[in-house]
Amino acid sequence: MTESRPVRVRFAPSPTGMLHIGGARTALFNWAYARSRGGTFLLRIEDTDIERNSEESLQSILDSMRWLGLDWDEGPEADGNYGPYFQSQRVHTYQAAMARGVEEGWLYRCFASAEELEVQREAARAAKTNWRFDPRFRDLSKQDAEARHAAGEKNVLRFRVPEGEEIVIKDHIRGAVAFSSNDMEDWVAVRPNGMPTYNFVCALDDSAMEISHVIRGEEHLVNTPKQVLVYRALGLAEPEYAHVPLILGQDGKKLSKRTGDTALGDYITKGYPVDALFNFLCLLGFSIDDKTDVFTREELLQVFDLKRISKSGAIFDTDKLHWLCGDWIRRMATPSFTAAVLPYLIDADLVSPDASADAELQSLVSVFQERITLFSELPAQAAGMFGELPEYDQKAQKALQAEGVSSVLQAVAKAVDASSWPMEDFSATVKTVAEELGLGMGKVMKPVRAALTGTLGGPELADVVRILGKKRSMKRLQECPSALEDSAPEG
RNA sequence: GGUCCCAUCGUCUAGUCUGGCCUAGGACACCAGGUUUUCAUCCUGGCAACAGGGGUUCGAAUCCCCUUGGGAUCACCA
Repeated sequence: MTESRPVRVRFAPSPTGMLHIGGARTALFNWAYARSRGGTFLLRIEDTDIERNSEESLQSILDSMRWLGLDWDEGPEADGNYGPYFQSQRVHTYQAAMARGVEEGWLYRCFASAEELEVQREAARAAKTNWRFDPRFRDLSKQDAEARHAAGEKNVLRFRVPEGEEIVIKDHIRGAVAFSSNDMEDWVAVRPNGMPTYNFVCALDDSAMEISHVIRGEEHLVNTPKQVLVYRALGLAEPEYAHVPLILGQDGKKLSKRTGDTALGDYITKGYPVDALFNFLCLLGFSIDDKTDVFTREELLQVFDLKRISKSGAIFDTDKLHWLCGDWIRRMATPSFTAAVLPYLIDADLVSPDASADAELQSLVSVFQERITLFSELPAQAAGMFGELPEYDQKAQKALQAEGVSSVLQAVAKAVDASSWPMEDFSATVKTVAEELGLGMGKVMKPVRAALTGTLGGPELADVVRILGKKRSMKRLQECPSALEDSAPEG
C-alpha cells in the first residue's frame, strides 16, 4: 500500500441533466480527498452521448459545483496539462488503443445485431442463467472479420474477456472485491460508428489523466472489472478505488425523482444554506467521530479519510437536514444572514429591488434568525413587520374580538405614547397597564401581539415595537379592526 | 434469475480491521418537564438497536460459516 503517486482525483458528470444529490456528494468526497491531501481535483465532462447532452445542463452542473464550493483545478474553464476535459474532444486519443486492441486480438469484431443479441439475453435470463456472448464471432478469424468489415458490414468491437481470470479490486471502502472473468460478458467497447463506450473510454481517460484514485458511486462497482481488464490489456497502471455507498430515498432504494428533490439546484432555489447542505451531504455515509455532526468544510478537511466512509447506503433524512439548516442559520453573523435573505424579501415585494442589507434591515431580520430553517421562509414570517398595518390571520382576528380588547389596546397605546423612545422596557410598560386594568399579563399581551403583528406567534414584542417604531406601533394599536370597533363579526 | 455489495435505536451514525474499557455512545425525530407574555430558540430527562442461527474463544456487536433481509447491476447510456 505504498502509494507514491501524487493524488489526482476526478468527478466525471455527463451533461444530461442537473447535478444530482448523489453526484454532488461524490464530487464532494473527491474534492475533500484532493484538498486534504494536497492533490488535484479535476472535472471531466463525459459528453459522448450527443443525443442527450445540453449546454444548459453543463452550466447548471458547474453552477451547482461552484455553489457548493467545490472548486476544480483542471476541467472546463480551468485549463490543465491533461486536457481536453471534454470527452467529445478526446475521441482522437482513443484511436491508438482501439487499433491496438484489434491488432492484438483483445478486441474483436462482432456482426450480430443488437436485436438478435437481445433475444439471446432474454432467453438466458428466462433460463435463469448468465449470458456472456454470442460465440459466432468471438472465434472468427481476423482475416474474415476484417474482410467483412472492409466490405462495409456493420459491426461493433467487443472486448475479449479472458477465461478463468480472477479480478480483485482493492477498494478503500470495501476491501478486496473479487470477480471471476467467467461471469463477465464480452462487452461492447466500440460502437458501429467508431465511438468507444463508457467502460473503455473511462479507463483510457483515467489513465491518460493520471488519476490516482477513482472515487465514485457504488453503482459503478460492477463496472470496475471491465475497466481493470482494459488497463491490463494495455499494460497501464491501475488507479486505486473507493466506491461510496448510495444515497437512498425514504423507500430504501436509490434516491430518485419519485422520492423528492434530487437535483442540488432545487435545494439552492429553495433557500437551503450552503454550509448546512454541505455538512449534511458529508453526514450521509461519512462520520468524523462518535459525537461531531456539525462541522465546517475546514474541519472536514482536517480529518477527511476514505476509511471513514461507511459501507451501507444512507437514507436521505430531510428532518435532520432541516435541523442542520436551522442550526447553521443560527450560527450565521447577522450581516451575512441578512444578505442571504434579501433576495427572498425582494422577491416577495417586501423591500424594493435595490434595497441593501443595511443596519435597519439587519435589526429587523435578526429577530427571525432563530425561527427559520430556510432562507425562503423569512418573507412569510416577517411580512407583518413591513407596511403600515399587517394582515390579520384567523387567530389574531379572534383574539382581537374578545371582550374589552379595545380598551386594552387604547390603554397600551397611551402608555407607549407617554413613554420615552426607544422604550426601555416594553414588557414593564404593559405590565403596568395590565395592573391598572386589573388584568393578567396574558390577557393583555395576546391582543397587543395580535394588533401589532397580525398573528399570535413571533418575536418578543419589545423587539417588534422597537423595529416598528413609535408611530407605526401606535397606529397598529389604535387602528386594528377591533380598536376601531367596527369590525364585522367573524364570517 | 446471474454477479457484486450491504446488515447496530424509526433515521444518520460511533464502536468491527487491532475480540474484553459496550449494563452499546452521539445526533435527528418522537415523548415528558423547565425557561419564555406567544411561537421559535435554549436547557433537563425519557423512549429506542447489535437481523436470526450455529461455531471459535475464558470472553463476540466485534472473527468464521449458514440462513434471512435489503440494495446495486446485468445496454451499441454514462
